[in-house]
Amino acid sequence: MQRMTRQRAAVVEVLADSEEFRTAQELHDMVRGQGHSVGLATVYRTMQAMVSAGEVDVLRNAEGEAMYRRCERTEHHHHLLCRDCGRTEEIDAALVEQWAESVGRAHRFSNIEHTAELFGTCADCAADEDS
Amino acid sequence: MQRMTRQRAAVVEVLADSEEFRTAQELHDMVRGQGHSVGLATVYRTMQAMVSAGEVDVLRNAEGEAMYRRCERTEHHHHLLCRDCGRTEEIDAALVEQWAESVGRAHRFSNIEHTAELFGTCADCAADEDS
DNA sequence: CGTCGCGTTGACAACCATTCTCACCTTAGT
DNA sequence: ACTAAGGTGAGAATGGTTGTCAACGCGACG
Repeated sequence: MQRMTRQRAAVVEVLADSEEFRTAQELHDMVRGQGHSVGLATVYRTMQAMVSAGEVDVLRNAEGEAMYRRCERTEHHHHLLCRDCGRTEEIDAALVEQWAESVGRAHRFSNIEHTAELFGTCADCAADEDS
Repeated sequence: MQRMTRQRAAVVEVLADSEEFRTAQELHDMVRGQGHSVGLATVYRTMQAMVSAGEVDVLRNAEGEAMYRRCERTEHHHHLLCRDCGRTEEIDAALVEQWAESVGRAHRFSNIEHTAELFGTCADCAADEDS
């Protein structure tokens, strides 16, 4: 049974308000910034639960830290992140899915999974750099 | 200046003999298993150097640990890993490169980088599971 | 409403990959 | 060989993440 606790509600709310991928530590800070008191371990536990429930996406940044984000669409999709401001665009890429499948088949691998993320500099940040 | 030391040679050799992606710790064990004495920190340092020299590929496994591998081709490419035996196939995917570029352009992101790895069960391991 | 069972929590320790420190060692150029 | 500068190792430090366990609080049920 999954209970709705004060802490979980606080974490979910912060996550819902955030457009971008956040580390567990950032979420923790944000929750505390809103006056709630929530333990770091609880943030991690909540994220694990939501990830395995498919309600949240995880990805690892270049340093290997886990980052979480509540996505609009629940189906499988990919992301395009701005490496400066963290802005995130969701991308569905039937092309990549097909590619993964066909490459797997060509090498006689079964049960194919894949990761694919894009990183770049968004138009706004590129403009800022010029100035 | 880059010097060739006993330790570095040992690490490079082990890496050359290995077809699969290995964590720094695994490489360390393998080197010591061959009778050489090399510090773990040195393995990490050597890997960093080789990665930034483009001689070695890194990727992060699901747990976020860095894994290293010496690849045949030096150009940018992707991998298909067997999640059971670790076997690795190199894949060049012009398709994915184009996809990354065009998606980036469509969202007006510049300086696009991407990650894309495939995981599956190879034919041999699939056969083993049946038995 | 009150009780009770069990999922949940939090403070803190434990873990573990990775990096840093720093005194000592080795390579490479001459 | 001589020496400067890069390289090394043991261990400590770092930092993200997970485990521990007693105390807590949802919510089902009466």
